[in-house]
Amino acid sequence: MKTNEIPQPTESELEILTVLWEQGPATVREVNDKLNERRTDPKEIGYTTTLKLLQIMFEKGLVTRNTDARTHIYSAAMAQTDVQRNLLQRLVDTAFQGSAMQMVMQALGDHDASTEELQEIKALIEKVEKLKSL
Amino acid sequence: MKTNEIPQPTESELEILTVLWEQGPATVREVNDKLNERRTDPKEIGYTTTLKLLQIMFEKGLVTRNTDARTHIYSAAMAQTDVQRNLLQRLVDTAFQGSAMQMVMQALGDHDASTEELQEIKALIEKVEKLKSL
DNA sequence: ATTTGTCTACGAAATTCTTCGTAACCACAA
DNA sequence: TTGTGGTTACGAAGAATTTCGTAGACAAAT
Repeated sequence: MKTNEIPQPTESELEILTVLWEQGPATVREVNDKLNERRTDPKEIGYTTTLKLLQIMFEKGLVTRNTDARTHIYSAAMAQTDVQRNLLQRLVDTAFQGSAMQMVMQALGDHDASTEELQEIKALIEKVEKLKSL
Repeated sequence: MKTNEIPQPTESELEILTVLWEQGPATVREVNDKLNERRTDPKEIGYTTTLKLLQIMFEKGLVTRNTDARTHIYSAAMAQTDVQRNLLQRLVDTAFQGSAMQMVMQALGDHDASTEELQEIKALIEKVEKLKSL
């Protein structure tokens, strides 16, 4: 069987997934509220808009849902890191000609990293180097 | 003055920009050919499709063009690294909750890096650390 | 001069994504 | 019973993106 065929979430779908990853399983109402809380744009997202998106996402397999009760409970169908991995891969392919390292270099150069983060990254590099030497 | 207000290129527009970055200034015909060469999808992109896209990109300011001759010459209006920076920033914001370092960590973990690349990254980190200590 | 091939411009269809209005349903309270 | 409020389903409008057909212009060859 095909293990993946994960449809790429759109921008809006990603926002919803983010809420589900942060909150865990949630109702449409909860997702919609969080969505509106976190946005800068004063314009509110309508309840049925969120509902519709969740229904579409269910059809795409991006979320699962429990319909036992009248009020359905939605959950993200995939781990956040898996989706991040896909999006990252796509960006590397489309914008960095497949060179993930070029992208890493750029990210390190552009963004401020705390001393702790730099340590973490160095530690990770050490680990990767050790693995390579086997 | 605002240095940017760069419209985000769409997926198709990014493909075209990539060709222009690789080839340098080019005609519609050249861009269209390269576009079709590099794609896996057997379905060809029509000439007028590329033409139209370039015209739209010109209006958005994504490309410049020289119309002295009958056959126009298009050029990317922005440096590749600037566009990469924007796309990267967007991905970090939408998929990594603003944590560029988390994204870097994931990229380092997922992708194979050569020993040389790892050295480069380490060197960059040293540089960043030196800067921080001032 | 006429044909042939290539070019630009432009409208519009096709596709995908986002948003919402409306209907139908159900539970609970008055 | 009769609302009142909250819920799902669904069609369809709206918006953004991608695609292409067609018309008109121009240049070079016949």
